[in-house]
Amino acid sequence: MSRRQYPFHLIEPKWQAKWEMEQTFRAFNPGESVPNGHPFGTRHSLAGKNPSATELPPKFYILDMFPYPSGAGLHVGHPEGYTATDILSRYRRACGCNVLHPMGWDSFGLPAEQYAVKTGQHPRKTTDENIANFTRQIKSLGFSYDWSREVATTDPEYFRWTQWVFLQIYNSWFNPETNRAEPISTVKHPTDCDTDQKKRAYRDSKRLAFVSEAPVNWCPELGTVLANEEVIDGKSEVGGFPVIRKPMRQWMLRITAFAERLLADLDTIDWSESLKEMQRNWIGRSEGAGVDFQVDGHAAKIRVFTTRPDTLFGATYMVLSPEYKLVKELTTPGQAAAVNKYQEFASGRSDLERTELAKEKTGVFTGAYAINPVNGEKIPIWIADYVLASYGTGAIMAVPAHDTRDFEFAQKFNLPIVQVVQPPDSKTDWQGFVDEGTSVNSTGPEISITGLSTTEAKKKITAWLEEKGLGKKTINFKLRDWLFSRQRYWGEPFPIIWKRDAAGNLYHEALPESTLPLLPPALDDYKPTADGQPPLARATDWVNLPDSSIRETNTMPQWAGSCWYYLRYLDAKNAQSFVGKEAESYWMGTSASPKFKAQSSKSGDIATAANFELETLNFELGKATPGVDLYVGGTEHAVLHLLYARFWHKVLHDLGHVSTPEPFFKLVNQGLILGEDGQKMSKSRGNVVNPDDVLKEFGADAFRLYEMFMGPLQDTKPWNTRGVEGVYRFLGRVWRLFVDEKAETAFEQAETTAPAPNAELLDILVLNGAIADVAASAAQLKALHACIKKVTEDLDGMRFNTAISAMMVLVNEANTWQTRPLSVMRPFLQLLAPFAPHVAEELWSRLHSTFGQTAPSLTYAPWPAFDPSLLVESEIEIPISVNGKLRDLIRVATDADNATLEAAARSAEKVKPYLEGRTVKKVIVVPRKMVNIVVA
RNA sequence: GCCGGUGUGGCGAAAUGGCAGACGCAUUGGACUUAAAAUCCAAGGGGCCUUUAAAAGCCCGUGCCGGUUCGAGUCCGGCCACCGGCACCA
Repeated sequence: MSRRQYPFHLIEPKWQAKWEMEQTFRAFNPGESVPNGHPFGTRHSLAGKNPSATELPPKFYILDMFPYPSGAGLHVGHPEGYTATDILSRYRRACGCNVLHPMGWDSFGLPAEQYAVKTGQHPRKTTDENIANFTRQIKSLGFSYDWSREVATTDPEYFRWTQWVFLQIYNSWFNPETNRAEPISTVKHPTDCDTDQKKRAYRDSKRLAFVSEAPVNWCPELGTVLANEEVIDGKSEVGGFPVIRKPMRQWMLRITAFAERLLADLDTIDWSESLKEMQRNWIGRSEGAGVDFQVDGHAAKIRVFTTRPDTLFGATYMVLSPEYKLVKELTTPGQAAAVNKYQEFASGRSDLERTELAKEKTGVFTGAYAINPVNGEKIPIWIADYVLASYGTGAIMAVPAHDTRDFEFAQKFNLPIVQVVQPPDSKTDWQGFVDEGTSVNSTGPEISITGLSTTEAKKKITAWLEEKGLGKKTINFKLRDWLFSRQRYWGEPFPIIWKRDAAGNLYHEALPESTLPLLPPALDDYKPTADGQPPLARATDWVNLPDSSIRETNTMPQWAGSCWYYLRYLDAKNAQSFVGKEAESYWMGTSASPKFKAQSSKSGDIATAANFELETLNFELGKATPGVDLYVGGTEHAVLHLLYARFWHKVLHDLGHVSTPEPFFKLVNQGLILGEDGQKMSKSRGNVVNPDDVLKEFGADAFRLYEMFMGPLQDTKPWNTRGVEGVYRFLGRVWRLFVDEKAETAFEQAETTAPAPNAELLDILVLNGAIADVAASAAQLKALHACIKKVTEDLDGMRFNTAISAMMVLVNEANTWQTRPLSVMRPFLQLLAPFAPHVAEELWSRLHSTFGQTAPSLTYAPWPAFDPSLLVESEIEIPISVNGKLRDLIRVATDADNATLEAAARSAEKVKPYLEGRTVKKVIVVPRKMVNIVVA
């Protein structure tokens, strides 16, 4: 494809400059002044005013997941979601919403720091350069972001508030009685907390941000600990380096306290089922019973968690995790050496080894025995690393007959296997049968559940355990507390200092809010110290304070900044607060503006633009959209970012800082874009498509259009350059519908001789003579209104690909028209505008100047309405089938009744032969659709 | 192993239970051109029958098997394949 279809290289920069100068896409907060001449003010009669929340039109908050500005720049996957949200933003503006559509940078992160370690260049410099490049690329695509709200997580004015939010969490606890986060000051100390030190220790143990000395995922290669979520198959998610378990003092956030709410509230939000499932699995709620086992000859009891209390009679041994507290105490002298050795072996094993060697069970007998509470039998106590210290109580009762893992273990170590569940199908082997069935061999001196179904048995035995004080119904979660500290330089420092009390014990204290932001110190060397201290520990001047207290040297993980950025956008410049109350309640709240309510109560029979607008908004209002109305991003954040952000939001909600319990009302995952070879794009495969190259050859409008035309947004689909050419040709056809061919030739000649690209040359172009301010024919109106209907409905349903095909249909038809009425071509440009805004703006302005008008703002021009009456056909073609097989097509009046249709069908030329000599058993007539004749 | 999703032309894909394949790509033919590019027009799931050729006609066809229905790509049951997630969570 050598010839340029239309001068996008002049048009696109021209309109991008215009939008930037005019601040076309600026969203106005309640109370903000709407400048005279701003098209938003003109559209909504708010020019020169300071509208309150109730005077502003209804809000629509449409958000992209902000990117990490990597050195590699954008790939074609980024703009897929961005294009979809941009189209919807422009559509919503046209519909009359106050649209908030911001962009920013998740700019803390490892690559800049690793580069700093290698070269000594400050990560801020790398980060700023990458942000500049990303900004250039994103702006070249013509997205309608309100850049006045841009944020970067690395900006001290931003992370000042990240630190502030951390302090909110730090200064809170979870009150189980109210099921909410509350200020730490409301904690009631137990009576034995009689000293200040004890009170402080108690308070600190309750905080939502707390310090824990637990084994953590340590990655030697990265020199940092990682959250469970960041470890994949025993390797670091970033870089794929081995991860080992190591006990360290770390900051944790008590996300587990919110597990139940994080799970339950999934039902209140409009996310894909698969995404919700991923979160549900991650939270991993399971119901069962905690059961106490007495240890033979000891005072100690061991509590286990089981989801199958009905199999208690089949518990033939018990397993503790190697790290279990009582192991040492219980182990008999004869087994001490073996147990010790095993504990060492297990602690040295990385998660990777644990996973890879999972098939082969290992373990050691402690020499101790427990008493099975249901039948008083002595069962051996083992330790094995297939039992995890961090789940449940770190101890299990083993029921080898009905648990796959226990079965394997029992077989390997020759432990007894006793059947206690009978499978419903008698042919099924009971050994290793883990599903529900009927209890057998389950009768003890005090309790029997033999003969009961699994469900009944569970109920009965749990009740018995509770009554005897031997156990109780328990709910467990897979979700662990969030390991929140990292040994890195390029992250938010904790606003925390450490002091010693009179007894010499270390304790932590928050810095006052007024001292924020706490900036990281300058360093020459960004590596962790040799003894494993974080890089910040190198800055001794910074670490050691005059009063001999010392600073926390860990930094926050990258997720911290992305946990609340969508709130900062609401009021990005606020220096007093992380977000202003009024801005928060307007953009995140659910209350519709009274102005809107007044409007929507008006009635109207004729479908006008204004009426249509109200209908769409009514529809939206009916769905109540608390929080972000639409959030679009990749699936890779299904359990990390999206779970953490929900957690922070709930804390902020409990503390009264935000209006809604959930941050993101509707969420859509865009699908992956594969390379042209159908493989995942990657540098090593050499199949990466760079948007810059595509833009240079085809322009931003074609690029945007192609990304949407490829297929449904949510689907994974391969890139195809030929496909770009196809939509590019479509834009060329649109161009030629509007532009005079001779003038275009002249323009092209002028262009080839021009020394540099010159947008003024566009003035050579004149409008195509076929465009005239004349009445449109019925067929033309019908074509237009069918297109309006389809595009509008498809935009509401986010079916961008079919909306584009509808516009192609219209353009193909318009190509055959001798005259192209203004009243058809003008609304068409409005339909095209969200998809291909640059070319639409250019043609829109030409259309108006040619017909002697000042062009109103295309961005804020009311979305065209379709008139259903124009779509009504007087005659339609309907299929006639005999015995379900299509035999003929007949033309009938649209409103033909059943009798007429049946008669017409029976006498249809190609139907008759099938009816001859047969009896008609039945005739199904669906008016306006089809007729089916059933014959014997 | 568990959970979720997807299977439709050569390719990307469309189809409130009612004409399968809209729209686009690639392909083929034609117009324009000295020629090419670009553009415009047209053809197009597979098979059979007949024919100089075409049209018309008939049969088959939405991963596989079965069911519901006058009618199934669409709904139900059972399989298969691929993609994504989780995975010793008791």
